Amino acid sequence: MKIKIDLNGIKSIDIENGTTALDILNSLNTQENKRPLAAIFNDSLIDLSLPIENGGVLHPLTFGDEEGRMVYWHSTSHIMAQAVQRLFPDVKLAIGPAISDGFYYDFFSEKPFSLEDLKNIEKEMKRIIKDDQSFERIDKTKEEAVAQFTERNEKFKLELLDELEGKVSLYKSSEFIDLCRGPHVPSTGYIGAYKLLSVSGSYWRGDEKRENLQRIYGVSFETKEELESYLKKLEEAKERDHRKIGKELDLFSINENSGVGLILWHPKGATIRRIVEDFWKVEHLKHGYELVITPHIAKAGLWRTSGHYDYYLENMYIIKKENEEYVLKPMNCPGHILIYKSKIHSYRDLPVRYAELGTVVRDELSGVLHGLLRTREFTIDDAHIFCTEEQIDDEILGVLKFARKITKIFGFHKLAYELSVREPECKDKYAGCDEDWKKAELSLIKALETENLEYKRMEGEAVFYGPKIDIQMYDSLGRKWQGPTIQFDFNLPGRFGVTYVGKDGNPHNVFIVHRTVLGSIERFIGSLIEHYKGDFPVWLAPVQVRIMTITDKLIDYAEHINETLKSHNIRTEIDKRNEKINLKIREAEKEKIPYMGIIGEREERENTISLRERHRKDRGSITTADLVTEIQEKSNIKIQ
RNA sequence: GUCCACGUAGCUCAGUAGGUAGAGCACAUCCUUGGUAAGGAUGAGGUCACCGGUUCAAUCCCGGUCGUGGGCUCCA
Repeated sequence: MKIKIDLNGIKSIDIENGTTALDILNSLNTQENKRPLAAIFNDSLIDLSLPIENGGVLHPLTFGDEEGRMVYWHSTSHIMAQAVQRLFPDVKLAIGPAISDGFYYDFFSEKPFSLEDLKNIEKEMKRIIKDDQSFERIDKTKEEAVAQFTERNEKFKLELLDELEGKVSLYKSSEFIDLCRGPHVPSTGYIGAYKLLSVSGSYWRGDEKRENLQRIYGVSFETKEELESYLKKLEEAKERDHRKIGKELDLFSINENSGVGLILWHPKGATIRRIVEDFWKVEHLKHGYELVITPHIAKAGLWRTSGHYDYYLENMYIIKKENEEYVLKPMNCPGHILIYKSKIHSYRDLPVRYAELGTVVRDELSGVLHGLLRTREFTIDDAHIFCTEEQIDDEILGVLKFARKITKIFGFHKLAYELSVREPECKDKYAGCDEDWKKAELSLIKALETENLEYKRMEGEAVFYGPKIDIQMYDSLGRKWQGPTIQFDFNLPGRFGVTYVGKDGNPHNVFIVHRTVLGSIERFIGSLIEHYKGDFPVWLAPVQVRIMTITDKLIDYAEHINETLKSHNIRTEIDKRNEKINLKIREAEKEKIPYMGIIGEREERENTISLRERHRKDRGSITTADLVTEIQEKSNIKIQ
């Protein structure tokens, strides 16, 4: 019997019923040099070995497809697990999924794996790949699978099975058998190049009360070249690490004497921060926000009203003073609400937009602290919008546009959007009424659609108090950073009784929208450091110009130039040491200073500066006035 | 908080199979006044993270504490 297969929506062919997906794809003999790894048939992921019955749409998956890569990595993780069990027969299997950049497998092992072990595991993997074992799918009933894993003494697999119903699938390659949904690449020989990257601890099911597991991370590619280029990218990321650059460029430090997770901003780091914050304030004032300031500590009662005292207690620093208890603020919202509530608002007053660079303190677990990215004290570029129901569409759209504008100015041109909504089944675990959630969600969608933005809908990812849009920024290495967030809050208005007086003279509930553009100033500057690799555009560079003398005789003239630049608000400094010009240039280059003004006898005579620009080398002579103009222009455009 | 690894000069890192340490850069002084990525000499700098234990002797071995890194968990 012949059946009809629609290939990838491109062409349609008739084939014998029961032909495998692999044979179908092979028979095509396409010019594309892309090897299929698995396929999607009528919307489900399948192995290429699956005989196709009945017609439908067949879509091959290659390493170029995200799903294809996931299959590839997942198969590699099986190979690794097989190698581990050959070398360490007592090791028990937990789980081994593909992740966004490779794969891992969690094992239960009495002894932790060493780097030496990883090398041996890699060697064993090589054998398995060379043997080109096929990945064989075996469908079993749950009972059969339980029997099988009982025999193999795989208690974690049994626990997983316990939660499954009906038929389950196992994958077998040679002696190795794993409980697995699949699909897999046809055989182990498909794996071209791989590397085990690190070993670390984890918990069974992420639960710290459960067994401690050993997790091995790895990655694989079809060719050695791709693997090498990936490893190079990892090296590159290491080179960009904001902690390394922060030290090299003398931007900030963390000192255990003052406390871990607390940032000491050195002059240059503080300068960058000041520029970011000044810019932030000016932009917010332009966009209809009012700047407010709220105290760093507040009485415990405020946090009881807000609910933080009950639900956020373990993250809060509490200060006890005589009979009064104070809390170091972990969030800015309650303060802003108190300002709003300090008077009665008419509908005519709305929307009210309060913005603050609000420094908050949260007792984060010591293990998560990470440079500027995870700290215990950080400054949120926070704002709360108080508005009526009719205003939410305009407000959300306004925030979205504003957030996009600001992130682009800082050089993040590629953004991704996520809409987090409620879990549809259990609506009762959320604050706020059904109607408000619907309105808010629609409003968020409308804004995204008005701006023609693609977004990913995240079912059940909303926090309990409201739906939100999260914006991710891609940096110059293509890595994602958490950027702006726009979030409805259906919890605090009720707790604090936040209202406005409507046309009818009665109080009405306000909508509160919590939003941040940069997230935290600390983290944002961390992302800027890595994005620019410390090589900041002129408007952000802590030092824009360094004036350097060729000989001691030129110090007076150099100082004059330096002062002139300073009087035009240019961030300049002078290197008048008794050193050769080559050394001074080398150091300025290493410090990534965008402009070097070299001062010799000729310049003094002609009243100019010899300008060297980073990345452009010697630009010849220029007058001070021209340099001032150039820097001011670059600072105003804020792009480079 | 937790698992594993690590902690030597301001920085980057050697080293000691247990006998109290070394380089480069940075810093200081002197020589050199040199035109677009490292001129030379001399010198100063360390309770080898901290606290205990074993030992005639510990920076090295053992235990604990603190910190750092990669994870887990959490999250801006």
